[in-house]
Amino acid sequence: MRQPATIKDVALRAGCGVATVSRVLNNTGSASAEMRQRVQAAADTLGFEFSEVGRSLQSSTTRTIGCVVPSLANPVYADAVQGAQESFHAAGYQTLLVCTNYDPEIETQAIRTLTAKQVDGFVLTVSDALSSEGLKSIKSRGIPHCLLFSMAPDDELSWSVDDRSAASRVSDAFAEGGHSDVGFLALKFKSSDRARQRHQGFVQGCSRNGMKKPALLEIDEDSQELTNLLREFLMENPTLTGIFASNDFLALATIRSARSLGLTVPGDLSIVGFDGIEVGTMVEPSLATIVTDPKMMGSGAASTVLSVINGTPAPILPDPELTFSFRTGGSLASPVAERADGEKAATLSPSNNPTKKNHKSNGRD
Amino acid sequence: MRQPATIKDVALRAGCGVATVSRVLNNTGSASAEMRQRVQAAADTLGFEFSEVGRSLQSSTTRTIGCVVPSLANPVYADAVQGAQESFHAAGYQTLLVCTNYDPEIETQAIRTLTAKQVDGFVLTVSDALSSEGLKSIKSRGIPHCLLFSMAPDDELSWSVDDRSAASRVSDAFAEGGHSDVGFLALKFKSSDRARQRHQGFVQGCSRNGMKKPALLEIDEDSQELTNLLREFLMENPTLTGIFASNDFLALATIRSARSLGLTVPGDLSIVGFDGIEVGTMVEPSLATIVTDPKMMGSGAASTVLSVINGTPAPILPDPELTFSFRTGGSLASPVAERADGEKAATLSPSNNPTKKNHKSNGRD
DNA sequence: TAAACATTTGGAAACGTTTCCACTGGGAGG
DNA sequence: CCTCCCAGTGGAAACGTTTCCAAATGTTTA
Repeated sequence: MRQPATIKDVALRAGCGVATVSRVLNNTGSASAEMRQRVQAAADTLGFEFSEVGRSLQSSTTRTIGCVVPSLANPVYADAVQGAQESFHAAGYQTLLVCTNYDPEIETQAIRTLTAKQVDGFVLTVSDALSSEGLKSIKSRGIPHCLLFSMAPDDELSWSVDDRSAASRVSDAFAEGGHSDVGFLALKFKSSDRARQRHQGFVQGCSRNGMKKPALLEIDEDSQELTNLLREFLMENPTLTGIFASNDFLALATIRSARSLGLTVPGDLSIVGFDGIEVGTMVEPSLATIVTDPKMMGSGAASTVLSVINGTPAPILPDPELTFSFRTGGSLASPVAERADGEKAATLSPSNNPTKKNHKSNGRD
Repeated sequence: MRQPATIKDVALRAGCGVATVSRVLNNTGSASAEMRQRVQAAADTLGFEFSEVGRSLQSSTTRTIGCVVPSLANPVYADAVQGAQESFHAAGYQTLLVCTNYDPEIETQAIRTLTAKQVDGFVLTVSDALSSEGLKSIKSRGIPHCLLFSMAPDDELSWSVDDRSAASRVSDAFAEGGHSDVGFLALKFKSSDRARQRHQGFVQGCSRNGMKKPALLEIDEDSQELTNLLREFLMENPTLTGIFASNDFLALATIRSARSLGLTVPGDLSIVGFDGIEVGTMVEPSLATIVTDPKMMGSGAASTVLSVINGTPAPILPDPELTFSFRTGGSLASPVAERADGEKAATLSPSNNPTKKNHKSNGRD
């Protein structure tokens, strides 16, 4: 059983032509009962399975979909991939996965390779939908595809959270809580247009709510130094009462850093996250955040691709406004009036609280 | 550019035979400078790319690896897959991903499909390495493979955490903390031999440390009822001072449930988890746990498969004892002497603390 | 100068399928 | 009895590569 049996072997053993074997085993075309019987027997004893490679060559279809995401370390993508994979699997498609690590280079190269492998479609989160080389080539070749969590140009299908509206909603929450001076914390923008969208939406929302324009703290790819940076940020913006972090991990890390600076959450500082990962409900205080449904997004994108492939009507994309909801949590409360003794500022003096080495945060956008 | 160009088109345009095109574009065999030039030009203007399908058929190699895991919702697997995918990618292999949802049925079927697709190798986490149909068929066909997080029979390569030793190490930690009566909490065993291994190791360790045999709380696949179950469990085992949860999510959920029962952690109950997910360090109190390195496991398994494929010496599997370490955390402390007024038992009376509806926990093993 | 050899090139087979087509027989309709 | 049709069957082409082999050309060696 070294070399797998081919259709020829079966034909030989059943004493018939390959065409007959193909017809019998695929239940296509006609065959006598006796012939069916013989072919089945031969196939069984040889342990024959069709080679998908041979099939693909002949049918120029691979029943395989390319799935390109930045990383699985972020549960948002992990869940989305899982959702997409399940939908594809249910439709008889396999999923070829590539993680780009937020590297446009890898993204382009991966798409090229997957194209050469003749995937029947793509689900992808690109770093920049407008400039992506890979996306261009997919389009020019007319390969069915759907974006996921990527801002779509008008001519593109996409399942994504309405980051701007969601971020705007966060500003409402701060406003309702009585905050008027809050900040925005994100990892380097260039790596993801998601963070950019959230920032823009947040700035607009704050303006609409008559709040101060939010100060921006942009941190490094894998900054070990969140606590230090946060201290500086708070010293530069001493009147800040809340921070919107561009994802939940960052939010949790911020809470930890704030605490190690001697601040209480939400007493001294309110924190709001983004994504709605489950652990957010398990911590004390629970994390106020935007909750999304990445798995649904993934399977939605998958369905869309499948419908393009099959030429069936595409599932209606979800109303952008319904792609998220706000979850209240203990990490957001009304700001306490600043004490006259300037206790908060004192807490932040550099001599205080020698910085502990922090674990690197793994959330990225 | 509807139909992608084939090698024939290039040959036609360059005015030569297909063999020449193949030689030039693959840089194999000889060709005159002028011919090289012409072929390149033709290929460029046609936007030609080799079809991997044609290649695979001819070379009976696909440069594709099947990767089978239970779920990506569990960050342990997500990280492992990421690690494996990266290693494969670096070696020029693509990764075909399937999530089985812990369903042996799907597992078997997925392996069959991937085999038909002629993957060059497998990395897989099976539900039961001894009985897995899929694994048997992989072995009988002689396809290179490596297990991941699955207990390996002697003849199998596997990268996995030494669950027994790790669980035993947890019992040491409890013992050092002065606990002698602790429990074990896991999701249904049948879904995963990981949980079983941990249980066995924990029982042995407790015995070795002269502790009571740990009571077992086995909960449902997606129990919404953790708080209720925990209450009952604690009432049945009133002298319990600590719980070892078979994964970190479960541990965090347990902390939440304990709190909603009016218990303090670690004051009334110490909790230890398993996996070492990062959020464990962000919560208050931080989670005492076994920390593992899933990404390394994934890339290790990938390297092993690659070496089997290439016939190069396999990387040495890590010393089982080094596959994990214990991380101390605030959730584990010495038990306080039980108060005379039986305050804890009173807290647990059914009338108290109407059960809040819990989110379902998504960790599985 | 003839023979041996190296380089460049193209034809064709092979890889494993599906599918078109043509070839059998046999039964029904005239 | 002759046609016609139909079910059952196998041969062969096609899908896109790589690679073996032979042909053709040019170049050295004796």
